[in-house]
Amino acid sequence: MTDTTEAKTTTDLPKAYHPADFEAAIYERWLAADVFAPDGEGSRADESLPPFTIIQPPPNITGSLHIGHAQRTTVEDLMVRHARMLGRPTLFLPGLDHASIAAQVVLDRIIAKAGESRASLGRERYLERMQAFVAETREVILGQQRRVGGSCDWSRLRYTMDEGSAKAVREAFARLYRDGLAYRAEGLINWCPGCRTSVSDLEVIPHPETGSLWSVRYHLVDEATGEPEADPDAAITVATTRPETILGDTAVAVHPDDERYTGLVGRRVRIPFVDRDVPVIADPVVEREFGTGAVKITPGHDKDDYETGRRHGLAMLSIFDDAAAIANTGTRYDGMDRYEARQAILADLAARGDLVGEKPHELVIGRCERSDDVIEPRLKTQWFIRTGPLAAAALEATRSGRIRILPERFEKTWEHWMTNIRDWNVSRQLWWGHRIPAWQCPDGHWTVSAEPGGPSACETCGRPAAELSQDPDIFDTWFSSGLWPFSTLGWPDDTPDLRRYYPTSVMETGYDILFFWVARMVMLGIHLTGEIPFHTVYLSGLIRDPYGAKMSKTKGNVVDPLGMIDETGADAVRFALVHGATPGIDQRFGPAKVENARNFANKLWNATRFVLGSRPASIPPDALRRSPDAALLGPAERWILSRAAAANADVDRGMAEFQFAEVTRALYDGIWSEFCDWGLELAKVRLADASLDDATREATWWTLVSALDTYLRLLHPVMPFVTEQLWGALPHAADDPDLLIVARWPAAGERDLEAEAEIGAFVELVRGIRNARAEARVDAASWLPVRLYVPASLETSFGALRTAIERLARARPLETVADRAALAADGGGGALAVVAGDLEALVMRGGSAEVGDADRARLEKELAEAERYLAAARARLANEAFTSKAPAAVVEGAKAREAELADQVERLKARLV
RNA sequence: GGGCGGUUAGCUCAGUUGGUUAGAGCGCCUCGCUUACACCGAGGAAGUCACUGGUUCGAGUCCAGUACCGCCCACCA
Repeated sequence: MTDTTEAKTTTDLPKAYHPADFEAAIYERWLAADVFAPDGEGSRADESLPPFTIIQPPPNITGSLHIGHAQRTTVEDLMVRHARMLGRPTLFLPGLDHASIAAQVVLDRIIAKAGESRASLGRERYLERMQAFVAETREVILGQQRRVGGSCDWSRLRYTMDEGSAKAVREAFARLYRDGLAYRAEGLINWCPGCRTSVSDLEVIPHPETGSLWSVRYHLVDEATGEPEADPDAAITVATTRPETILGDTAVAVHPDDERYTGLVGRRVRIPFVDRDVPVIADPVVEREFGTGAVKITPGHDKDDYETGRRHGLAMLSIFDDAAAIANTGTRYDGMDRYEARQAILADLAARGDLVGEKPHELVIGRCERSDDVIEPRLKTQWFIRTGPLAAAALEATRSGRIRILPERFEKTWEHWMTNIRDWNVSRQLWWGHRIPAWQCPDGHWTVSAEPGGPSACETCGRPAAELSQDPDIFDTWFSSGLWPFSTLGWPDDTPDLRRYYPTSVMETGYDILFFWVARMVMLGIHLTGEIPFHTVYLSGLIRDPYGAKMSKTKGNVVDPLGMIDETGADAVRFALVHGATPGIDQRFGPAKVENARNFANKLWNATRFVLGSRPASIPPDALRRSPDAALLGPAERWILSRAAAANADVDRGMAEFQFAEVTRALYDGIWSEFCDWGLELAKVRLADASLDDATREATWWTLVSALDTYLRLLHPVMPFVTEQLWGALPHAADDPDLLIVARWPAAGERDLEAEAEIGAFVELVRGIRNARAEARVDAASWLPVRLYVPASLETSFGALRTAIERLARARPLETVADRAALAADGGGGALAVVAGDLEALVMRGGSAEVGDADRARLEKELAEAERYLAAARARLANEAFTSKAPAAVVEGAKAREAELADQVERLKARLV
């Protein structure tokens, strides 16, 4: 019997799935074949199709990547691979971000260990150290991207500090300046005393903390003498959380309708220590119920006071230096740190008897995102980007639907932020970054120039270049990032890449940088290029640790993707990251999910090994893949192909809707629960059936190959390595390329609903029999005789499946009976009754004289359940409102359901007699 | 102070436009080394879909409100 069914027993595949053995080699093959670049030799792109472009969000070159980056890369890469398989010219452009402030914070820490500092090294040597540092991290990061499997076009790798970016930055700023959208002005900016630079509003992180609210008495000035009133009680008491800013006070404000103070508005009070007389003003921002109802105004060091000061034309004083120590007040506090000064001032106020009270107070303190220092609002002359017109255009883009944000709910936060946006301070007093291309002449005129060498003369007074000096400041790192989608394609030059790949297709990133980055790209992109930078913004959720905590290096809960990849393979990590992810919603991530994904890859590996090993000897090993002969297919084969088509359709839908978790779910279930659990098990019997002719067995085998081929193609975007490896061992069709990565995406075939219904019925039968046996404690290995009633509608397919059913249900001999009555008549004894849809069976246990208690309990449970559902179905149908109002199809379905349940109840009752 | 998200099995999460009996992975229980796979196979237990009310023939799904958790934005010093 083995002559005709002799199968190839060895395959090219090792027995065990060891991703570490082949992943690196696969990546090398892709590189060698030049398939990543859209214009690469092996790309097989169909130039008539629209290009698909993803410009990768450039990771910071501050160190190594974490699992969140791996998720980013995976999601981008799966979209890219899908598009590539569709034949679209596909560009996945990788890059790196110089991360100005973040990089400086990291480098500062590193050099501090060697006893060095920014100041000790000086600008030039510091920047040399930085170059050396990023040269190292750059290689680490790029290596990680490859391990994850990113199919990036490495020939187009870009860096936000490369010459192309530098040119784009200069040009962008010059144009914004020319268009009146960049201006230099004094404003209240956020100063980080640790980083010694200004930072944007977004980089200030509010921290709720418990502080104190002090009450301080300011004495009224006697306008006649110009000295404080003799009566020490002739005073106004203000409430403050920051006594040290008293030195910068230029007014006291009360609410205009506050009767307690109406008589004092217009009077002056003397500020302690600096002996400055300032007015009492009325302004509705003051909350009468808060504190004493009177508030000291420090326009130079408080955001609210700054606005108040502008409304009232108050003087604005700066009392801190770069380190946030008191300076230029002419008091003994000069040189003291702000908190030291606070204590000294409080003590001195108390000594004077002007410290009236102190109580604990909950307040929100802004801290630096990078260094955690308390941010000091401070007056400084800086460059700003006028965001009003830019934001208006950005809003138009999302409102009109030209740019789509996913998940959609983020459009609301986008709206809110864009409509309340403030001008963007882009000056940074840092060293690592793009120098602002602005020059000042000795007369104070500014000239902005996009020329690499700077302007030739002051554009206002014509002084020569030699007399001009460049602004020492650099740009906010997000300024160069904001140009990323087009600076990477060659802008400001009119390059072929820019024309072909811009606007880009999808911008995938974390929702946490929607404002930092996405907003700026949209605003700058529309203004500078006249086009939107991308059509779709896809916002991923953040990866958290298994306990829901945000991963951070300081917490030590950062997952290193390489460690995980070493253990389970890149495919498993990728699959796990995609499988558990819902767009815009954070995901907890731990080893359990990766192990599950690894098991799935292992399953696929072994299924493929089985298929390869079961090739009928009549098919030569090097045969080209061909479709199975439809005329020779049995119900199982038709079912296998139909289910692959169903998975194909599900995957297509998931891809189209950016529901990538749905894609993995469809493939996991399709491959494991359907193809492996039933498809292969049913096929085994036919493949081994010596009574069948070669052509029939070949058709079965080609069915398996065909379905597997489809599944591997569909799975490739998520699990590129193992699918490439397995696909390489499968027979290829004549027009297939060597590599799966550039093979064509499958077109979902027709479903065969008849076959699906037939196999569904027999699957239910097998499950019923297995369940009955297990509940009755039948030895799992034993074969028991089964009598089966098959309705006429299933007779044909039963003929084809008989042997498989025997095997799967361990039913031997399997004997059919003419009608149900015959089955009933044979009942009794120790037989186990099974009612499965229209099929009904009796498992003969032999020997036992009565139905066992366990078996009786099983049937009773089934009956009770069926009766419950039947009652519910009848109740629904008895409801006149339901039958008259529900759609006809739903009512029909309910009627059919009722009939089915009624029949089932009848038959179960018969079994229990 | 606004806005958003979450609340579904012991744990982590799906659940598309409201429509038969709410699913998966992990974990748990019982069997099984049946010639692809023990990283496996077969069977099983387990959920008042946070709570209250409403709309509807019908609600995990829509509406209103409540509670708790989390996030974003915000000029009560």
